[in-house]
Amino acid sequence: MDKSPPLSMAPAEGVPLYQQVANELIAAIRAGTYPVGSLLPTENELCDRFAVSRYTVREALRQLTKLGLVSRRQGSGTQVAAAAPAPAYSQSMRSLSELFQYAQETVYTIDRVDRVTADEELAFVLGGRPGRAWLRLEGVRRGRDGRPICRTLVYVHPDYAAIEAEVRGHHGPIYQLIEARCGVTVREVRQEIAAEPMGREVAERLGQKPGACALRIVRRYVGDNDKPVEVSINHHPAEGFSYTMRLKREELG
Amino acid sequence: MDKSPPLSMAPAEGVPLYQQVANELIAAIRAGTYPVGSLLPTENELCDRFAVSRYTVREALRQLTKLGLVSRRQGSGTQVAAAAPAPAYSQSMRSLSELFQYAQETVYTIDRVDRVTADEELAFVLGGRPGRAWLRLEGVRRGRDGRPICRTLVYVHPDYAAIEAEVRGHHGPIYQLIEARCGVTVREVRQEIAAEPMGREVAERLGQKPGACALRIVRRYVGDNDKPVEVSINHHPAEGFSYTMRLKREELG
DNA sequence: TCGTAAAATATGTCCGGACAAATTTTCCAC
DNA sequence: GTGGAAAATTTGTCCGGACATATTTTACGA
Repeated sequence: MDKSPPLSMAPAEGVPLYQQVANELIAAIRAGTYPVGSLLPTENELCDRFAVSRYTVREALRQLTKLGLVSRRQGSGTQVAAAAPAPAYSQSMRSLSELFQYAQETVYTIDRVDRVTADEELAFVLGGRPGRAWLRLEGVRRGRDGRPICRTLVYVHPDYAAIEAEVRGHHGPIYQLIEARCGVTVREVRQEIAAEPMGREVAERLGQKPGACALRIVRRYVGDNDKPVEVSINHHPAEGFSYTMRLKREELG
Repeated sequence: MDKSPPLSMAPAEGVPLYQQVANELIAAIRAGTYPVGSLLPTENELCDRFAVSRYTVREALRQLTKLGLVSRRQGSGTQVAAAAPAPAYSQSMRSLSELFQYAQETVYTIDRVDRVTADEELAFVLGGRPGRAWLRLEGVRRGRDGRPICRTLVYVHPDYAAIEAEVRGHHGPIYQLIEARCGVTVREVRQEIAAEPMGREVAERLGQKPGACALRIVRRYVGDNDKPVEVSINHHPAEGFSYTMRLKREELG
């Protein structure tokens, strides 16, 4: 039952002990010695096995926890959660405002605010139930030269429609107004990007011809338990607008 | 110079000491007591001030480090890196293959492999110098029904063009072949999404009419020191293809 | 055999100490 | 005044120990 040989200090000059212990444990997990779901040896067992202090073992296990390989429970033990380290590439942003990607100052004008009862089709798009009355905001965003760069339709979940009185005076993203006024936290945003020829109404708003190419971005803001909070449907003229993102590789450790 | 009063144990029953110390330090940073760029008191000073052990101070500072509020340097001290916690929303993926977003089995056919010398304009697009010969791969990806869903142009940096002999036999993403054969690590991917009417050649490959709407996705894979590794230019017909992403809110602590 | 309480086990918190390594400050010579 | 070496300082690693808390196992009684 000796699953890991005692640590040899020689081959890893300058590498902290805890990292060496961690490396050995990672290798053992990867090799299947400790399958996903099983328990690692206890801290005390690892102390004996590697001839190191409990502090060192705990630091090593902290590394493994950080990598998402194990989960630790007081009184229970250290369970293998995954056989390989956590996600490799990621994109982060400090605020969802960075989603909007307007390179310059823009002006947003709300053209219409009303309530719309969702039929089957719209309810499907919005992720709600048919028959409910969503708050709807229609507007256009313009660049400094006054050219329209985005036509938006924002739908606010019926439970949060009380923000209606404030939307015209609000200058930030709608989801933030909902968060502030209704005590909601947007847990996730799902964004869908596609190209499509413009319908007549959109074309008209953007000063384009019907059938011209548009980039359509649908954003669904959801709160706890995947409850829809807001859905915005945005159309950008193809010319002069593109959506960029950067994914960086996460370094291990 | 007493910037934080000694810790009072009473008001935070059940909260570990180190978390209480961390909370106080976070509050002080937020309040501007320690501006971004300045040094926090030393570990020993914090031990005296909070009347706790060095272990407890270090655990507290580990919390702050984890939040991205401070950076620590042996011999130097603990510097305030930010006044507010780290990025709030993120998207992660285990592999860049998840970027490709083909919902079903697809078949990729390479139609042409050649070398193209980049002129000023192409060099700008590719992020390299004019005059160099990039390896170019042109192909079409089809769904199970044989309908073309993506026309791709892949440009491989001249330094890695040696993969040419293997590309036709390779069934995964090109960047992975480059990584495996040339000892390169893709550090970041920059992706740019836009809508545009199809040119004649693209339309032909996708079985569409010139001028039909397409979603264009340009991906730039870069390695160390921002060196370009691969650039792929993909055109999808508007109909039936959309690009989705999910951003999740990161919980603090 | 089942349920409950007690005991044992395993991780979490916290203390004190020592030595190592990296950085900053001080001191001295030119 | 400047440069280099030595000393001091600050964080990083590692040890040992103790107590607390959460979970699991064992023992006992009905």
